[in-house]
Amino acid sequence: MRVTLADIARSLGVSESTVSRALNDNPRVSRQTRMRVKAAAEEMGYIRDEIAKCLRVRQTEVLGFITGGFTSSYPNDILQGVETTASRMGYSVIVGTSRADPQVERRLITAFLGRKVDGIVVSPVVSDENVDLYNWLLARGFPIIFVDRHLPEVKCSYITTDNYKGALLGVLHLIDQGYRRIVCLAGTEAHCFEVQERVRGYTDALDQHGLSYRYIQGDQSIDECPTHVFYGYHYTLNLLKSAEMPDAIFAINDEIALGALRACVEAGLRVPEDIGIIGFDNVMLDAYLPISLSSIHQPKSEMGIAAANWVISAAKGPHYDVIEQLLTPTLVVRESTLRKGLNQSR
Amino acid sequence: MRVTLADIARSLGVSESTVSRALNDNPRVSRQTRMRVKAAAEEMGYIRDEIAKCLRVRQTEVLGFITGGFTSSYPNDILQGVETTASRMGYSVIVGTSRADPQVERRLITAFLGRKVDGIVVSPVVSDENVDLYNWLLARGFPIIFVDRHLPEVKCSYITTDNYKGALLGVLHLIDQGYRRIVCLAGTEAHCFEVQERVRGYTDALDQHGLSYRYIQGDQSIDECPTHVFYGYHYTLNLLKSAEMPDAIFAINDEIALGALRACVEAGLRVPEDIGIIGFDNVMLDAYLPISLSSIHQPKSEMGIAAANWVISAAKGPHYDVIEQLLTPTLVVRESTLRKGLNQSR
DNA sequence: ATCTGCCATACAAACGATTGCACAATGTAC
DNA sequence: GTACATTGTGCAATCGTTTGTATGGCAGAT
Repeated sequence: MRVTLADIARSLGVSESTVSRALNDNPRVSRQTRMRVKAAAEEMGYIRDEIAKCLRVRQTEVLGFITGGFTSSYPNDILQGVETTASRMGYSVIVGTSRADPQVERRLITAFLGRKVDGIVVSPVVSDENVDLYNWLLARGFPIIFVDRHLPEVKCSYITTDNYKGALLGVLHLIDQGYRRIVCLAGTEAHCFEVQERVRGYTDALDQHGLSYRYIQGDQSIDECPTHVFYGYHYTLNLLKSAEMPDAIFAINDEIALGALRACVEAGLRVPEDIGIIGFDNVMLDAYLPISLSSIHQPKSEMGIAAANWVISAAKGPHYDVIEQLLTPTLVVRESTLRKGLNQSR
Repeated sequence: MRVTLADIARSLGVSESTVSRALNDNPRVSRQTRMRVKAAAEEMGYIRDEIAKCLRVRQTEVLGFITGGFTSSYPNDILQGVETTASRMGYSVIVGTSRADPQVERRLITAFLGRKVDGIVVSPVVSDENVDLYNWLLARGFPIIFVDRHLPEVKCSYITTDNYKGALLGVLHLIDQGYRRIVCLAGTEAHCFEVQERVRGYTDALDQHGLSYRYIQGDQSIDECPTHVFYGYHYTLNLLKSAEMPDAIFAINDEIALGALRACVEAGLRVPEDIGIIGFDNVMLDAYLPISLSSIHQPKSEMGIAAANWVISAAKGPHYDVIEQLLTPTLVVRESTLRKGLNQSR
């Protein structure tokens, strides 16, 4: 059915090993037969069976990528970075979504191990349930790297943004714009280390100016809470009904910010005059919203690129170094927070 | 290093074949030894080597998924559908992005074939360059299915939305809302069959009411044109400067619609009073924009689910039927087109 | 006691590539 | 003419499973 080495060997009257060597440019076979073999392979439509190869050489040249889901833009930007670099290096990417469930995450990892991926890039579920699994992998020297967030209990390589700095930058900007009653809208993953870093940046910024905190984190009361954006919308509506009206919102990510923005508009507030809103991530759409959204830029595809590069070189070398890389966030000021002139906003 | 069948066999004093059969619940091995084997496997941390298995049984239980890129929300929703059903059926998904380049698409497909995927779900590049490749695959009975769009020259299974009907619905709605000078903003892929279907829906709707067309399609003049959203923004700005102002925009997808919306707002137009805008796809964010965006809903994840199901059953069975499935779009009316009361908008 | 059937298990051959080693052919130096 | 490199090629083992066929033991029927 499919063309194999044996087919080529037979049609040329040479041995399989010669064909194999020829196709791999092994200098032990003469330039002449190398040419002949390659021509025949091309003509017969030979495609190497990577499965068989892998069984022998124990390298699949496949990477695993695990994230919570593909419905929001942020993880996809990371995936894009992973896929393009992997592809450039001759690797393929096999994906899985954990849906924030540690059990699913564990299943995916073992499935990937069974498929013998050379390494895994994972945005881990925030839970201590798989800590032992991760440590087990690390103990065996299996290449694995966290992106976007990490688990402090696991001494694993990771690449994230400097979330503290980003939050500080954003909230100082709000203060600079004259906002004083600044609420922090954390999502449902408030126990995540990276979220806490952002909250720390938020509180530090307020402390520097003697302002008081107001921190709203998700509970599970909204049963059908399907998305971050709905979450931001819902909580902001409640917030605006409360006694002490905020004059600015620092949202833990852009989806929440979008929901918040929508809620404010619906409530008849003017943005940024009555209320300022800033998000986190700087997803592509922010710039094109009818009221463009200020945000903290995270280098998302760079994150994916760096992670893929690390995993691939870790998979190739006999040993690897654990890295803990913090990418630098930048403030992107747009309409949703700019109520003074741009010149003052620095 | 890694636990294999042989390790388990040795530790239990039975043969590899018995272990293999026991783990696969083969009734030819006694219930008792089956238990013993499973317990030992569990305890030793055995993970089956799917690579080796595949070499023998010629089924990887891996699906390939190819799309243009992961940067816009629409393909990711499809991927989400593919991944979840694949995962539920015990399959994994290996992904690739063609970046709208037929060469890259071809490379990805051959890479996937080399990895011996059981089938491929692809949103094809609009080009006749790979038609022969697709036909070659089909002639061999390889399971492959197009999603979102298809190539009329290739008699391959596909699942798309009824784009004609969707466009008709949307434009009739605009007319119903009193808009008369309706422009169609097609993207850069105007030669795509599915886009043409939408354009046909647009012209038919106008014909029904004796209105005249105005159809703007992308050229390559914007060198750095990076995204659909920028494209929509840019072309709408030009449009608004032109002699005959439109009073409504039918955008070929939601990203273009968002860019158009932004441009209108910047130009100081009121939406929907001065100008109406409707998109296509109904991505999640539409509902939460500061001016929420009317759109034609496409069942995106259903598309992925159906495609994955088809491919998997095609891969399992000895033969398969070619299907041509059109999902039903629905009109979702929101603020961006609603200038009469909702009751009249049906 | 022998034959038959059945059950549980073992043996061995695949699957398609890679690769260490052996070997044949050729050329070169003495 | 013999010994010895050198070069190109082939043989065969190997990776970890699955699976068709064979085998050994045991029970029941004759």
